[in-house]
Amino acid sequence: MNAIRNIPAGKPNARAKLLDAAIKLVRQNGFSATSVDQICTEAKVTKGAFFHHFASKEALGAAAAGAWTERAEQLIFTLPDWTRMHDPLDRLLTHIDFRAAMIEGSAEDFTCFVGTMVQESFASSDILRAASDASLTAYAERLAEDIEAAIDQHGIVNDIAGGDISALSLAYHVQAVLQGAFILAKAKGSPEIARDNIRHLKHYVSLLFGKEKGS
Amino acid sequence: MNAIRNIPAGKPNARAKLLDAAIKLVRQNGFSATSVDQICTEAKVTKGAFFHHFASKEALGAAAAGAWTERAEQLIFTLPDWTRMHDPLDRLLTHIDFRAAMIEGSAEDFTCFVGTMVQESFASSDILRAASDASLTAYAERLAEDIEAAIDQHGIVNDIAGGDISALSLAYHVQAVLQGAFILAKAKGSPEIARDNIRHLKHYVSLLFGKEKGS
DNA sequence: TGACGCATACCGACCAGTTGGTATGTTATC
DNA sequence: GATAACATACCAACTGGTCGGTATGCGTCA
Repeated sequence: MNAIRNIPAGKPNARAKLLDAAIKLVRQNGFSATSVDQICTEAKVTKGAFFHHFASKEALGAAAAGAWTERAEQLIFTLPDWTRMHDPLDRLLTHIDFRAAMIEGSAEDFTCFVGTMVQESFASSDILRAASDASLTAYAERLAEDIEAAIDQHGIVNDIAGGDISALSLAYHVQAVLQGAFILAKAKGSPEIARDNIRHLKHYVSLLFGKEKGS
Repeated sequence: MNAIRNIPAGKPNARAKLLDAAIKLVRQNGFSATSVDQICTEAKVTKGAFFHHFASKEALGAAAAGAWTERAEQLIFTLPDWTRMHDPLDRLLTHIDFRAAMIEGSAEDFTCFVGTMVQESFASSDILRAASDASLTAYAERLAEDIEAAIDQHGIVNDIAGGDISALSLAYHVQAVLQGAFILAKAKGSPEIARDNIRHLKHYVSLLFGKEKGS
C-alpha cells in the first residue's frame, strides 16, 4: 500500500541525506576541498552507501546540481505569494527585492551551490560544468518568462542604443549580478556589499522600464 | 650595485616563477584542486625551493594575491593609453569597454584569480580571504577615483530615489558584474555571455550619467 | 502460508596513489 | 665562511574508490 515507486520514498533516505550534506559542505569549502568522507560523516551515512547511490564524487556533484535546481525553483519561483502578482514587472522587481532579502547571515547559507562548483570544475570536468550550466540556465529561462511578459506589457523605455535588450539577456544579467555579489560578500565577510549591489541591479531594471520607484 | 632590495631582483627567480605558476593553475582548477607538486612542476622548480620561499601553500596563495593586484594595476590602470584621457567619464566608459575586450579565448585566461580563490577559501582560511579582499578592494578603490571625478564633473542624472549612489558602491558594482560574468562564461564554456553582461553594465552607467551613447 | 529467489540498501575494512610538509643535504653568492 | 637558494628523499595523513559481505523487503509459486 505504502510502497510508492522505484525510489523507496518514506523516510529520508541516504541518497537525499548525501545530496543535502554535499550542498552544505560544498557551499562552505568548495567541491574539491570537500572529501567524500566528510560528506558521509555529515550525512551520517557510510562510504558504502555513498558509492551505492553514486558512481563517483563527480556523479554526486552533478546530482546535487539537479537537486539544487529543484530547491531554487520551489523557494524562489513557486512558494512565495508574490509570485502570483498580476503585473509581470511588479513580479520582476519583487523578485529582485526577494533575492536581496535572502542575503543575510553567513555566506555559506545564501550563496549559490552551482556557482561555487562551476568555478572549480569548468576546466576539469565537463560533467560538472554542464550540470552547473543546466541549473543556471533553468533559473534564467524561468526568470526570462516574467521579463518577457513585462516587456510586452510595459515596453523598455531606455533601451540600449542600436541593440535591443532581450529578456533572456537581462535574466542572465540578474544572475551575474547575484553571483558577483556573492563573491564580494565572501571576500568582505559580510552580506552588506551584496545587498548594495542588488540595489544597483534594481535601479538598472527600474531605469530600463522607466519606473522611477518601486516599493 | 644592482642589488635592489630585500627581494633579489635580477633574473626571474624561483619565487616569481612559483607565483606565476600558481596564478595560472589556480585560475584553471581552483586553489585546493591545485597541488603544491603541480605548481612546482609548472614552475620547473623543486619542492625544496617552494618551501624555501613560502611557509605553506596558504602563504603562497596570499602572496599570489598580492602579485595579482600589481599585475592588474599595471595592465588595467597604468599601461593603456586611454587611462590618460582627460574626461573621467570617458575614462570610466572606456574602462568598461576595455574589460569587455579582455574577455576572449579560454576562461582560465580572462577570469579573476582572487575571485576564484576566495570562493573556496572564505570559510576555511582567513588569510586567503583577507588577501583576496585586499586585492578586490584595491581595484575598487582605484576605480572609484575615476567615478568620483566623473560624478563631480558631470553629476548623476538618474540617481537612486532616496539614497545617493556613492563612487565606491558603483565601483564594487562594476566588479560584481565582472565576477558574475566570469562565472556564467565558465558555465557556458563561452565568453560571449560575459561580454553581453558587460553591455548591460555599460548601459547602466550610461543611464546613470544621462549619456545616451558612448563609442 | 511460507519458503524461495532476487534486488535494493547499506556496511566498513581495505587499497594504491596523492597530499602538504619536513629533514638533510649541496651549491652558489656576497 | 656564512647565508641564501636551491635539491632530494622521505613521511604520516588523507584521497577517491573497491570489494566481500549482510539485512531487509517483495513478488511468486507451491
